[in-house]
Amino acid sequence: MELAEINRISVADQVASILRRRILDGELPPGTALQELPMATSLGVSRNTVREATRILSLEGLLKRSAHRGVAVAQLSLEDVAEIYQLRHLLEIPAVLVAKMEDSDVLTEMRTALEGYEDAVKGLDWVRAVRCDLYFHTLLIRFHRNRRLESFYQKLLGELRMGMVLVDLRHDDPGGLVPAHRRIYQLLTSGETNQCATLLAQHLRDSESRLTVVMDQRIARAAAK
Amino acid sequence: MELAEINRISVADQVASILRRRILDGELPPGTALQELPMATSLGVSRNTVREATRILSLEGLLKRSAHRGVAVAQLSLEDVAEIYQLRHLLEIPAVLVAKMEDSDVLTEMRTALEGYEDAVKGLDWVRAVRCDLYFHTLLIRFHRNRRLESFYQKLLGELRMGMVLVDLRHDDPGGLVPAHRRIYQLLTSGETNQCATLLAQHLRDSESRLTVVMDQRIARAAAK
DNA sequence: AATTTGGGAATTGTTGAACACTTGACTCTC
DNA sequence: GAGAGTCAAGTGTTCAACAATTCCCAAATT
Repeated sequence: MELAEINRISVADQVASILRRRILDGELPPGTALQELPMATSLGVSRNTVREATRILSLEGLLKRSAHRGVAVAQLSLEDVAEIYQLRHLLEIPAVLVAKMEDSDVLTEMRTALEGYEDAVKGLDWVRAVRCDLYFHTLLIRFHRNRRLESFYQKLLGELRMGMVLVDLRHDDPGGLVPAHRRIYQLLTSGETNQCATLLAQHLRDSESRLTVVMDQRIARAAAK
Repeated sequence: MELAEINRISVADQVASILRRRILDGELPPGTALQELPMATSLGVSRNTVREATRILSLEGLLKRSAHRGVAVAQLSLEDVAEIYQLRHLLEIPAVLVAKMEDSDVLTEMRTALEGYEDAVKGLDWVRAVRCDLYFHTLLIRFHRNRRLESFYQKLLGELRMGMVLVDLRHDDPGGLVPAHRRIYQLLTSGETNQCATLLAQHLRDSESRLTVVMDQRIARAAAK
């Protein structure tokens, strides 16, 4: 009895997934305007379906829609970044503090995420690197064992990722954060949660300042011309 | 130059608001099945618009949609309640810990929420009482000064409220939580945040157990017949 | 009698076309 | 040039149709 894998996902959700991937991979950079009719024809679906998809993504914060003016890929401001990192502190630190060595399911998945990160950096695949980096952090959140929190967090990191992929491509060294991840993982496996928390806090501050610096440059450059 | 108040909200959003209110006020109890065509005609809008509205509400967690089976008002399980209260602890406690006496804007609004709560209890208006109760708590979250957190929290409490309105109507005394609120407010105005945090934690545990007990009864009663 | 097996009805998922309204750019005037 | 009028393009919304799926019920099977 094959019970699954059949195309049980609505077309609108599939369209949303396609767009989400394109946005998160930097294929559609922030600010890109999206028109309904062209998208509909190019994807081979109706305009209504595209509208449903954009509705989904705008509720996720990836698209911004203004009435009668269409939708565009959301653009992360510095305030947004500050807000998101504030939440990362608020949520990730307690996560590692409640982490137990018995959570081996999470730990093993963290190991693969870590290895994926290292591979991506070696292969200069920044998109994948960012994805693995952030996936590692969603795994931290999993220690809370709370589905609602996890999906909220994924949404947050989605917004962040959108801002990161383009930024990190040229101006920064995304591999610089690998050692911190490895150390965090080690401390978790050995159960030294307190030490892990302080390291994580520092890592988050570091990560935030890297992003902020690059965004500042970008904004200054945009204002110059 | 009157610049505002014009009907700048899309019909779909308006429909979503109407449904949201009906759900949160208990007018549409959990489990209620909603059909597209009847809603569309009764609201005087098209089926497509109703679909957009239900899409919004299902992403908010108030409606549950299953493919080809329609949408229904979501039903809170005991696991859901546990999950939501876990998050309330995680978010509200740090909120009062970072609260400053300078946050007078929040504090004054808390005062009005508190008075509204007391009024509602006096007038036996449970729907309003629950609304004021939860509004008081969203104000606590405001100490974080984080819009994303605030909207996430509102979503959480929306789910909770849906479960509360019906439950509290007969089986419990919703006014019993008023004194705790008053005390929390007092401790905040006097800046005794640590003491406030412990009281709040206790209040949350109390609130959760009240809801859980009533839901348990309800489930047992449902299983009996 | 209980269970399976086919139909339909009813409802949702999706499409395509239509029309009203808003916006932004363009032109035209002064 | 600055402002008013014009117009194409695009979104918001509706409507009507059809495909796909589920649900219910009766007939057939065991």
